[in-house]
Amino acid sequence: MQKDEIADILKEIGVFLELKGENPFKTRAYQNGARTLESLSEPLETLIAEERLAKVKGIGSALSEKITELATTGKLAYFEELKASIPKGLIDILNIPGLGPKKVKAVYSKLGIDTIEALEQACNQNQLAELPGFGNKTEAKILQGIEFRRNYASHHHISTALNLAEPILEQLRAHPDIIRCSIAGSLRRHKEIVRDIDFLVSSKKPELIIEFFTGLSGVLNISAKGETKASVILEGGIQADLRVISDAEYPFAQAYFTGSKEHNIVMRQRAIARDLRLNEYGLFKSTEETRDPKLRLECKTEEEIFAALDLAYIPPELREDKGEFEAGEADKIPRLIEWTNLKGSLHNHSNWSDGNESIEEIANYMSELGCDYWAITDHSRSSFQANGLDQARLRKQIAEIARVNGELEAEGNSFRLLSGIEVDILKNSLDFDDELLAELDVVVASLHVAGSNEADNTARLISAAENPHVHMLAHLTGRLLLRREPYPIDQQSVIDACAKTGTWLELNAQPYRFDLDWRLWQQAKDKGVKCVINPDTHRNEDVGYLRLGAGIARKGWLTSDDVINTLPLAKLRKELKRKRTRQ
DNA sequence: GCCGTTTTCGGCCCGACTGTTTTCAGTCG
Repeated sequence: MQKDEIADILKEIGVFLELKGENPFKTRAYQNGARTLESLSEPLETLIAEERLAKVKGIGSALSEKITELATTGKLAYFEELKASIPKGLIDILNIPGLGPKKVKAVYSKLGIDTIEALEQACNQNQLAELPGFGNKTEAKILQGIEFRRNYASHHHISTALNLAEPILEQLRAHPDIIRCSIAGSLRRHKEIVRDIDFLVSSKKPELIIEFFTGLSGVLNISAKGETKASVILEGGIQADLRVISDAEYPFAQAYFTGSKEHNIVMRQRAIARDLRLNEYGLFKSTEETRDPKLRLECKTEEEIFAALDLAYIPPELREDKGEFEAGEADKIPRLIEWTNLKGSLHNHSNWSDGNESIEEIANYMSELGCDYWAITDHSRSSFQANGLDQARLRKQIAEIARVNGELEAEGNSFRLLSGIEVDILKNSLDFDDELLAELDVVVASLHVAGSNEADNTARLISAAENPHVHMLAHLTGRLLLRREPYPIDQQSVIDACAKTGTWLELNAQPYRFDLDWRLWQQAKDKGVKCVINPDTHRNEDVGYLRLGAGIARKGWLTSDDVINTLPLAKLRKELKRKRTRQ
């Protein structure tokens, strides 16, 4: 078994032990052990073979034995027994916001509740409020959490959907009987949350394609299978639909199935205004419902359909009926940012806080990938849970970054690391004083612990923006898509404050954040606020989030000029100095 | 469970916030 899988099991053991009410330090020892394992600088096999595993700081004799058992046999008796002793439903319950191990343990041991359903019933009957430490508000909060989960049970992050859809699209592309194929629906429009995956194919042999699609290896279940249409359930319970049409119909079907519904309504209205009729089969010279090919206008691509309706091409991301028609008529659709325009990232973590790799490993990886620069912005001291850096460690880190940059320079490599911090916005101040912040290349400020008072939260963010050393505010609302609501924040006021102070706003590219929301970017842009697309990496492969973040930026109508980290290093450095020197 | 030692047990353990308390426990980042 590989070390990352082993680390996941250690973390799971930690969770189980918490539920059992074990000594919290023991629980933490498993979490620490998992983290240590993930960021080992030597191969695990070597450490095991040379019997040096127990000498690694954070791994003692007990963890060493368990890790060795997992690495060599792929199993761990202790883990299996532990897992069997805990009802599966308790883990689900633990995922409800506001319920931690202590409370879960209390409802289980005192009321025998081990499923979400039983929990909901107990809340509705006010049984929970009877327990010590519980009250009416706790019950209401739990019910709200259950409702939230239920509403989003069939919703998925775009990253999940793309990871499933792209390999399938590749296989469709390679099929000899497929002429054209594409993803459609909300996934093509790059919505942050999707309900299903839509595929569209043109072919002369639809029945063969339907067979091929329903027989793909990732298909768990076939829910519908007709002559030109099939629906299947993929891993993770996500539904995928396939439509097969003729190649002449393809562009019309592509436009129709990409949506959005609101966008399509306006498109059809535009057709009617021109004595035409638009549906998924074509654009027809008729005002009657028809599929007659003789009446169909010849359009080989979506571009030609838009042109027939006197519109410039509208990229899928903009098809939300949020201004694209006015822009399309005036030929003012902006040239949207491409993810390949991005030159680096300004918000990332290393193993000095809660990241996975060393500073040197990050530099090598990002440099080889072709980035120009990469900022190391670990957590500050108040983010204790994330091993945040205090003043002394931060100064050491600045020196380490300078050392690595020195080596890069000696090698003639133009890639550079930037020193930085993700500084916590505390209640009445930032986690570090200005003197220290001034020593860093990049300062990212984040609200990690927000209150329930909108005015207070907003004031904290605005005061961070007013600090001349703070370059940008990160993940503004703290939302976790499908998991947690945003903190109450007056985003308009914060955007205004950023505009006034020259502070940038992050578009956090983690697929469960995408924060600031794409719906607000046009407004931020109009006020002159610049965007920074940051993957907030905790491990090197998270760099892939840049592409997803750029997709969300496109949805927010942003161009390369609106995004700071499209700048090459020299220009970026100038911009980083700008706020600190302005009046 | 790990660490470190005046070497086998005691310390590890931030800080804000909420909701339940009437002085604090649980949760979260």
